[in-house]
Amino acid sequence: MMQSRTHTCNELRIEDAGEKVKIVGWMENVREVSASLAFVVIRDFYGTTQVVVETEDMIKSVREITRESTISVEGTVRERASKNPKLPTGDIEIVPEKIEVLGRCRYNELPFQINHSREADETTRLKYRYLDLRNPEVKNNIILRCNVVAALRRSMTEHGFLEITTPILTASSPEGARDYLVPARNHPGKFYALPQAPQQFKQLLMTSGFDRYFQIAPCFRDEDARADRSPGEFYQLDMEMAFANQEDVFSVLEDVLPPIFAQYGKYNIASAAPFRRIPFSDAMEIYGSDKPDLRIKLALQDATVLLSDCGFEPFAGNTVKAVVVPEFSQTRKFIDQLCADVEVQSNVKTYWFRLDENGELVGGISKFLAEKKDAVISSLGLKPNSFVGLTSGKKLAAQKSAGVLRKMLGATVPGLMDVERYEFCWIVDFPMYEIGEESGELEFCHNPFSMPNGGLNVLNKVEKKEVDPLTITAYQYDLVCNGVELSSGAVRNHDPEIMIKAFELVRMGEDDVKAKFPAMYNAFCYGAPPHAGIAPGVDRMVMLLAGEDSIREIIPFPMNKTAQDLMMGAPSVVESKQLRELHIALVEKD
RNA sequence: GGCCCAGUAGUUCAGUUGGUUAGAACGCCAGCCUGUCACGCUGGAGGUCGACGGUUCGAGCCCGUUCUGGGUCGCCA
Repeated sequence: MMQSRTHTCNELRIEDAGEKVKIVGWMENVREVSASLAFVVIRDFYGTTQVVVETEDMIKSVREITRESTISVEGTVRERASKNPKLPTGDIEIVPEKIEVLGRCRYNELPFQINHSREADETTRLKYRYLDLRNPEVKNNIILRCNVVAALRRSMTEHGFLEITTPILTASSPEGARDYLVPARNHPGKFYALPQAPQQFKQLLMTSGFDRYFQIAPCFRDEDARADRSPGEFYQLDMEMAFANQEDVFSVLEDVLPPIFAQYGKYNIASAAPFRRIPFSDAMEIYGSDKPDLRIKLALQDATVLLSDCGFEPFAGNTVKAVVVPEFSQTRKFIDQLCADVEVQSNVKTYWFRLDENGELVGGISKFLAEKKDAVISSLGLKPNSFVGLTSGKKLAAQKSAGVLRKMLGATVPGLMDVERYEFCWIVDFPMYEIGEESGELEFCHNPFSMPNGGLNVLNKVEKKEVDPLTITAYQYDLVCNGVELSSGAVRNHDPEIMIKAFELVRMGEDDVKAKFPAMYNAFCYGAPPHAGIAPGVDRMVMLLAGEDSIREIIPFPMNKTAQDLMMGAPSVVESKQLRELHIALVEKD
């Protein structure tokens, strides 16, 4: 008896002519050329191979087989009379002695054509994801993901990191995103939570003496989805280093990531280490974003002094930011659409004017600038045919909306962006505190466990009113690539005293720290190493490498926007017996 | 929760100012075709125009409500 197969569908070459072989796979297509000549294309994970059928009887039996059934073909390899140079197996075909159906496809019509599944409605694709994944284009993204994850593991291990798994059932954490809760059968009224990140566990590992930790960690957050953010669950390359500072963390990722981007990326140009470090305040001032796309060759200019008193009402008393595009040749219709799109995304109105080819200020708000013409031209560095987009408002709103304008110009005006490359940067020196929009009081800006720049000393000075808390920065950093926030990290606050002081500034104290993060607080009281870490998002990284715009393209079994698995039917109702065991009673929604 | 876009054949889409029996491509079925490879040719089947209500002599098209999906803002320490 023969093996289940002797070759894959991407293995046979001209040298194999004459061999007796057996191949297996899905019957992708049948091309009937005449009553006594037909070609069958068989596809497996590795590729496709052509089978030539030359007898009327066998053609009849092939006709009975529905497409996408799995079949086995035993026969002899033969050189093709007409070769196909586009296929690796295009020089040969198999002359079958026996074709056997292994798994019959019960349907003549599929929900979509396999090789065109990417064009199908996404709901249908997700419901029939197992068919969607038969499409090599779809499957290749999953293979890419496997390769990237394997490369990350290899590289992290080579850098001396240990992969340690941390619990999936753990305690709810009081801050951050909404938790996924799991009822505890043995503890009525109590719940586990799925981890939003292994944050506390990895810091505890540092306290335990593990010097370098990493994990391809599943993280769970019950928040709404975006194109680049899957609902529910996602993976991070979570890492932490003991006795390490910000630069130590940077140098590891600057070592690990570029070779992986070079090898697996769609674009083969990636910024070399060291990546640019851009302080948060500069990023907001120059790019209007804390995740700037450095491929766009535009920078914001501050036009507050120049324009706030020009007589144009919306500018009065506000910050004004300008984006100048030289050699601008787009139409008025384009400009109107651009301004409308920016307003939709940022909720801030966008204004504009141009310097025409004769050196006159024209269009948009130009009539308000007539008196200042020379100052406007020299201050903004305008040349004939320059376009100037403007936003105004409170400083942050003006910056952010100008950032949206910059991004949109880069994406839509030809020549402003070198798309086919990976541009990394570190955003550093995030503010430690901010004034909360709702509370109007001082709050943590990001992670309360980041080490403030200046340590205990600077926090004490806030108490003595010598330092404005809003000017304190944290050792907190983001890794950004092509406008995508790949990861967030920090040098952690490992000193209980500084921790309590940091919390006191936001009207909390020792009791709050102990109550909210008991394990970490207690552990740090037994001698903790200074430590730092980061957690790049695996899904987003693969998305960038694959050049995909939707995160669902690089996840094997993605959920839809509303966190449903349409294939498995999750979430689903459960039996009342299960609920009783878990001490759960359902209530009517009011 | 707010805003924007979409929903017409199995799939992707077109459908003019509201006017005869709602079209095309691919797929499916039948027939023809001796070297196809996105095979080709001929014919055929296939529709609750997301749902409900309204305007009108007449609605795929206009109005209202609603459902579903996607994008986005909020949210994501």
